Amino acid sequence: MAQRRVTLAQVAEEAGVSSTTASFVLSGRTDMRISPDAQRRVREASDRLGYRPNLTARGLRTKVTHTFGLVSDIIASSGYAGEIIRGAVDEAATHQHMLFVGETQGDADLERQLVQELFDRQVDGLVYAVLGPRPCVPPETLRHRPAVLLQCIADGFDLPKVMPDDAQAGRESARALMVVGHREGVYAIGAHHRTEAHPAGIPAGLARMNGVEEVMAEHGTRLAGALQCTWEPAEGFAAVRSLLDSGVRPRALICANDRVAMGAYQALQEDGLRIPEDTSVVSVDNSDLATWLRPALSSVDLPYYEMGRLSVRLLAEPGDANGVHRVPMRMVARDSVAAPAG
Amino acid sequence: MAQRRVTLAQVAEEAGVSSTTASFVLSGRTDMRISPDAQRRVREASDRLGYRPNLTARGLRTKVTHTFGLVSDIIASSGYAGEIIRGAVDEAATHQHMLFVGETQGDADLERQLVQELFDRQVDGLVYAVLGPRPCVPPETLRHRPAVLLQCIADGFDLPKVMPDDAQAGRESARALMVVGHREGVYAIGAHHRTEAHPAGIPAGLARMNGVEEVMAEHGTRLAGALQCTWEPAEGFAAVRSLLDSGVRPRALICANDRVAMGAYQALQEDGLRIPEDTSVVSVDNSDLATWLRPALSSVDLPYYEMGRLSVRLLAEPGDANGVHRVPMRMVARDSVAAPAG
DNA sequence: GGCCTGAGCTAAATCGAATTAGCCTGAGTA
DNA sequence: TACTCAGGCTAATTCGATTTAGCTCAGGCC
Repeated sequence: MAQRRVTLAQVAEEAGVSSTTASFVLSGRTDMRISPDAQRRVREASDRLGYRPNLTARGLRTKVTHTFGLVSDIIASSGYAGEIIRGAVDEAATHQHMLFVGETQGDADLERQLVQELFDRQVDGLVYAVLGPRPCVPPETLRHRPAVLLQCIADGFDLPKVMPDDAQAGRESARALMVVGHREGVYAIGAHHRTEAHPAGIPAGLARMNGVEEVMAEHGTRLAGALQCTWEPAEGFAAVRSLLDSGVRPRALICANDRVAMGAYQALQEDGLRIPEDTSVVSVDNSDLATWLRPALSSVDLPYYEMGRLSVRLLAEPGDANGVHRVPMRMVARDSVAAPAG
Repeated sequence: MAQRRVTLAQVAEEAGVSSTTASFVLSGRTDMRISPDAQRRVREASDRLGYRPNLTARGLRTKVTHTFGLVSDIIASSGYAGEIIRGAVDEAATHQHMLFVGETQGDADLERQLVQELFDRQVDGLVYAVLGPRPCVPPETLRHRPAVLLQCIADGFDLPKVMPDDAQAGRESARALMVVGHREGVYAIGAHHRTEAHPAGIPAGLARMNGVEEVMAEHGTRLAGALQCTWEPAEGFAAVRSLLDSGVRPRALICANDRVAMGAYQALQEDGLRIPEDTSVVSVDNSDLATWLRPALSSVDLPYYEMGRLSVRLLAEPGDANGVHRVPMRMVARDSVAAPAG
């Protein structure tokens, strides 16, 4: 199958020098004096034979493998969070690294094992990521190794942490409505995500609602109501449905994400309410869905790609990066917001 | 930072044996006779010291790294195709392998380089994947190495190839309509994807339409029309819009994918047509979108996860696997299909 | 002539495992 | 007694690079 690989020793022989010399020439080290003639011979031999260094051997000797790992619970599987992987892969590539990807589906044992495995493979660093911002307990191994936590709230760990700036997302959502004049009849759909599974709400929900309330207070007003539900289309639909059924005609909806907004659209359109003339809608995610809806949905960008990138950058250029790095979340304005009628 | 790793030699010393003996015990080889007592001592020493083998060193010696690579153009970034990665990662894990993931955004040079890099890292095999089924030219290196092509139509390459069974998808779509009695007014939306960029259509479109026509012919009927457009919501909307504007009231739509179906929903609902009472809709993708739409969309499953899995399985268990492996595409029935009224 | 210096290069060690080729001991056998 | 043999183990090599330590030779200087 695979024809025998050419080794450095063969290149050296072909060039008529020692493998030491060949190594110095090919790794471009200038602190050793090699004659131009020898350099040329080595390079020519290398090209002629099609030499490629065995990175496994190099890694063994240098203890640097030019390799990072990304361990997550359910990133790849979850729609656009795959962008995290793409960001991480891209940034790794710019640093001449390859990326190992592992997923655990939340299984803690598997997780510990995976992290261990990656370090057994001598990765130079490891990103430990979870799908959404939430408290979690990374394997202890990470304490003593180069690692970055992504969306993972873990107080005891003195590592760089990358988080989306959810409070800003809330502020941007509210601000988009405030600037066009909305003050009354503004409802949050999904809100803190206070559900059976999360009676106190989820971190992203809490932070965003803080941001919303802060900006509305600045404008001398407040939410007309906050409907709690999971952040899926059917529940968004049901929440808005109940609002409409109780006789409320909301002037604006701040939806927890694009999926909730999709449900909201369905309910509003079912009752013949026009977006944005009758009801403005803003949301968070800036997923493709936002562009697919009619009218296109104004939505705060959830910077998965950027978070993946930043995480790997913090591995590649460590510096003094411990602590929380918040990645900005900006409103992407489309066609679902208008000034309140009347 | 990282405390010094324990080596096999240290375990051996702690156990009072040679590293050869330790190696035999820990790798569980039985062809060498080691006394039960020595075995116990080695194991205890290993546990006590927390020994973990250096897989880089092992890989150098054995030339087997327990590592696969996945190179693609734009998998991770593209919504649910990320499932390919998850399937590949999962299957790799069941074979005790880790997966390198690389993306090239379609840049051929980068691609060649990436493939080369992966083999420099001594991967045991490589999946070369593209987003949708299409003709493509893998790097030559793949000819002489363990590799699998995923959705990649490349005649000259004598490798295992994994493809979705698009013809079956077409058959399943049509069949879902035929069995409830549709014969007239059935339109394909998106169809072959004959657009400026692809005047002859795209492979998936051609195969699916063949399947559709085959089944309809079996039932003594044919499509009332096939509207060509790219497979995005806005174009699906426009296509159905034009149909409606020309006075046609379609009884059933066979949509190229869930996004097109979403556009179709929008157009139908805009005109007050009820799904499925007035118009049935079927589609392909079985993405989350299908469950989010109201009514939930009957859609043929696009088995990304399974394709990722199978690709890696073909690397892990080579056998005589060259040639095309078609992964089944099955209808997932939901609420968007009903018998034609009247 | 002897000594020093630096340019140019190489031998050998090293990384941490797996593996090959034996070595030693005591029991069994002729 | 001498010789085999098997059980139990180890020394040394190997994988393919990097890196340390040091060698050789020519030229310059006193």
